[in-house]
Order: sequence, then C-alpha cells, then structure tokens
Amino acid sequence: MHEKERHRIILSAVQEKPVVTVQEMVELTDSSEATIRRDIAALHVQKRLRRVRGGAEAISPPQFIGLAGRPFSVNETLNAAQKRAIAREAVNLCADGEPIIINGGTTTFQMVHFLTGRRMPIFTNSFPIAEHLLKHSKNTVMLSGGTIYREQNIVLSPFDNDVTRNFYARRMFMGAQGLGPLGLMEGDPLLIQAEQKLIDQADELVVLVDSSKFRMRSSLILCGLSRIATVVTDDGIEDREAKMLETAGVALIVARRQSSDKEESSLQA
Amino acid sequence: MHEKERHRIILSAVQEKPVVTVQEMVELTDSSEATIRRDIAALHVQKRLRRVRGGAEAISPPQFIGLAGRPFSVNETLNAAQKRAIAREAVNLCADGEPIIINGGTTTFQMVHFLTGRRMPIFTNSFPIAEHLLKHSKNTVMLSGGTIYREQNIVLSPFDNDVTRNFYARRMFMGAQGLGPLGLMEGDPLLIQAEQKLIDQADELVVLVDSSKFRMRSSLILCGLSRIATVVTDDGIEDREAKMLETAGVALIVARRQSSDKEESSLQA
DNA sequence: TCACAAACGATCAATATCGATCATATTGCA
DNA sequence: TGCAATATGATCGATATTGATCGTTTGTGA
Repeated sequence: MHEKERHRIILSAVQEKPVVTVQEMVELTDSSEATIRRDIAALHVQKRLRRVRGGAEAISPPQFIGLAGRPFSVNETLNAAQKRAIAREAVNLCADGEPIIINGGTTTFQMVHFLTGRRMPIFTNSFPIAEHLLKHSKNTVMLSGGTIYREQNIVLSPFDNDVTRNFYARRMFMGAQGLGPLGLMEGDPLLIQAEQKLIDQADELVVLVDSSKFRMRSSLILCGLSRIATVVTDDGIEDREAKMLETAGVALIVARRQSSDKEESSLQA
Repeated sequence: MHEKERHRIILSAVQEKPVVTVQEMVELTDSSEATIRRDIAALHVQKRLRRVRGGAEAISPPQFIGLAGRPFSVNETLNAAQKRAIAREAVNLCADGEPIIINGGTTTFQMVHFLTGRRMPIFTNSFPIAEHLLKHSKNTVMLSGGTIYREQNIVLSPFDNDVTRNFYARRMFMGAQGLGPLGLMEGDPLLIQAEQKLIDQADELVVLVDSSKFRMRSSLILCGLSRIATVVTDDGIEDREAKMLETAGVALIVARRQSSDKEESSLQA
C-alpha cells in the first residue's frame, strides 16, 4: 500500500470517530506500526490531524460521531477488527467502475475506508455511508429517498415507486443479525423493509457477517440461503457452518484477522 | 501505443482515482516503467498532474472540495448577516407540526439554525441541510433520492417517479439567483431541474432572496411572479422593486438586520 | 513509590522506487 | 532504401520507504 493511500485511509478513519489508535490503523492499512507512526507524524505537521499518544485525533470538532443517540457508534467498537477485515475482503470483490449497492449497517459501514481510493457508482440507503463517501472519496454517490430514520441510520421511503427501482448493480452488500439454515435473519422490521427494496436490484447478494452471527437467531427471515451468492466472514466460522453454506451453493470468503494473535504465539518459556 | 494515448489514459486514470501507481499504469498501457515515469514527469511539468513517489495524483485542490466540513464555504460568508435575518423571518412563517419543503441553497441553509428547536416534518433535496437538521434538531427529516451532486450540494434523481411526488406541504422555501419582472431566475440548469420537481408539491412558494438579487439577471427562468406567494428579503430592497411585487400580488417580508432584531419585521404589501 | 506494560524514537537491514545511461526499436524524411 | 531523430525498454547504482528490533519514555495500578 502506498503512502497517499494510507494517508487517505487514516484521515478517513479519524473523521469517523474522534480518536484512532495506531493498532487500528495497522489493521486497517496492513502495514507496520513504524509506518503508521511516521504517517501520523507527517499528517500532524501538515495539520491534517493531531497526534496524540496512542494514535491520532481529528483536528476539527467531532463532525462525525453517529447521528442520533449512539446505536451506531456503540456497535462500532464491537468486533471492530473483524468487521474491518470482513469489509476489506468485500471491497476487494469490487472492480473500479462497477456499480454496487451497500445496505446500511455497522459492518457495511466499514467498507467506506477501503472505498476512499476507488471510483465507482455506489447506491446506498445509509446516510452515514453516503456522508462519509461524499466527504472522503470521489465515488459517485446515490442515495435512496424518504424519511431518515435516526436510530437505524437509514433512509427509507414508504412508497414503492422511489429511485431505488431505477438503480441496478452487479452486487449488493449487506449485513445481517443472524445467518442460519433458514436463511438471512434481521431483527428490525424497518431494516427488513429497507433490505427487501434493495435485494432485487442486484444480481449477486454478498452478505457480510462476523462469525458470531452464525449462532444468532432472530424472528424475521429476509430470504433463504439460496438467494445469497457470497458470504464474507471471519475465521471464527465452524466447519459445520461452512458446510451449511457449501451445500446451499453459497461462496464463502474467510477474512484473515491480522493482529490480536501475536501475543499468544510469542511465548515466554 | 503512442505517447499521446498513454498521456490520455494516465490523465483519465488520475482523474478517476485520487492516486495511481506506476505499476497500474504499466498494466493499463502495456508499456515499461521507464516510459510511464517519463510520461508522469512530462505531465508533471505541464502541471496536468502531480508527481508523487510511486505514481501520480490529481492536481486538483488537495483532497476534498465540495461540501467537506463547511457546506458552501465561499458563498457562505457572503451577506451572511442578511441571509440569516431573512432565514429567521422565513422560519417564523412556520408552525410546529406543519410540513415544509426546503430547497437547497445558501440562503435556505441558514434556516437550519432557527429550526433546531422546532419539530416539524421537513422535506429537502439538500444534503447539507438534511445533515445539519439530523445532527442538531429533532425534526423529522425527509430527503429526496438520487445522485448527490457535490458542487450544487443537492440530491437529484433523473427520474420523475421518486419520493418527491409523494410529499406535500403547505409551504416551500427556496432561494434564487435573480428575481425580476419576468419571474424567478436561476443560473444552474441542474438547480432548475431540482426546483421544478419540488415547486408543485406545495401550495405556497416562499422565496428567500437578499435585495441584491433584484438586480441580478440570469438566462434561466424558473417561474413567473404570479406563482410566488411570498418574498422574504432585506431592507436593501428599493421601492420600485417592492412595487413590482405588489402589483404581481406577492406578499413581501422585509427582514431587519441583526442589530435591532427584537423588533419584528415590517410587513408590507 | 515502585513495578509493569504500552507506546515511543532511533537505528539498521531489506525492499521498492527512482534517475541516468545505453542498447534497441520505431518513425520521419530525403 | 538509408539515415537521422526520437521513443522505448532494460540495466544498474543511488535514494527513499518500509518493517523489525532495540533501548528509553510514559502512563497505570497496586
């Protein structure tokens, strides 16, 4: 990864939340601590961010902390490393110029960091995703119309005749609350509604779920496994669950987790 | 492949993505590193791009123009006091719970400051207005769907069947580039398109223009004076111009500047 | 206060990129 | 065709960036 690209990613991340750690940036950019420190130092003298012990913080007022309360940013730190690794693999599936749809959610939001250097038409129903992409990338951003729901952070119209129907993409990316033999499960009826509007606007459905989601259950089923083209998850997935996807004809991508295991292996004997 | 062709490809690539690597260009043009370096060096001295280690980046203003941070930086400070006073009067027309439509623009943007304590359904096609209302007010915010145009800061769909048609309000607020005997004038065709979609969704059209706009002319006419219900402007308006509005049956509200803002605006006709 | 761990800065080797040079290929023109 | 001019590709030493490893500093909690 090149210097400019890292800088963009770091700045992108530092806007999303007020303070980022060196470790997070290491995971995000897949480079060493030393490099990240040098980057932060360089960006600091450029006054593009402020260097603090442990990482960096935004030079300007928060600007980006979730919209309404906190449902977004609370969830944000939960399994952040996994979500980022998963998001990275998801973005790797995309080719420049290829239109994609990104459904709102905390996992899919992580995709924005890896989309900063890309240039593609992106349709989303997530206000924060649209906002971040607008401010930190050159992608063409399209947003669904309707009421902005603060808690879910999505834009949803009660009508069927909105602009959503006029957008088509090869791939749609979405998260979920659970994934089991019966298919994709969601917790919030509002999200189901939003997802159902988008799900038919793309050929391939790519589902981003950390491995804990295979053990989650919910009462609302969005669609069956057969509708899913690809699942991106982390290495916490169990053989039985992988088998389930395989028999359903779902492609599986396991995102490698970058850090967090070094402590274990470096023994003290 | 000819030199000109490579240059064209490189420039095209660097416009699409913020930064391109030498390697990418080698693959794209099927030529050697040395050639690409020479090309980049040549384009660099021509100031068509900026050379950086590992590749090249777009010459355009370092990073993010458009909305980033401050919505409309240049226009923002221009006549800010007047615009604020005008926006205050415009918001004073609204009753809590009454739905309104706010068209994007620098003057209408000022309305957000006076809407922070209100609670009403607000429909807008302006991304910054929606963003600000979301973060700093409890109003119900509805946004039109479509592509987000960075320069104009509006969301516009090329289709007629978007959610805009499903929203109705008593009043619509909009700015303009000029206001003369022939009616409301706008400079940007894109804005005309956006405004035409909204203009029929409200009974009363309220136009917010500082008094300098009475002397501005433009080539694109949005609608005649008769379509306008109310004009809000500042005390720089001349008698002749007020007369013009009166004979057209347009209500006029003159906003006083901040200094004596305890006084109510003088309503004339 | 002390011990400990995390974060830091400096250094060095490995790697990637660059710039210069020369050999080769292509083009333009007589 | 033959020749000169230019463009291109390859090579190699010079330079810059990166990642790892030190010892040191800073923050934390007992």
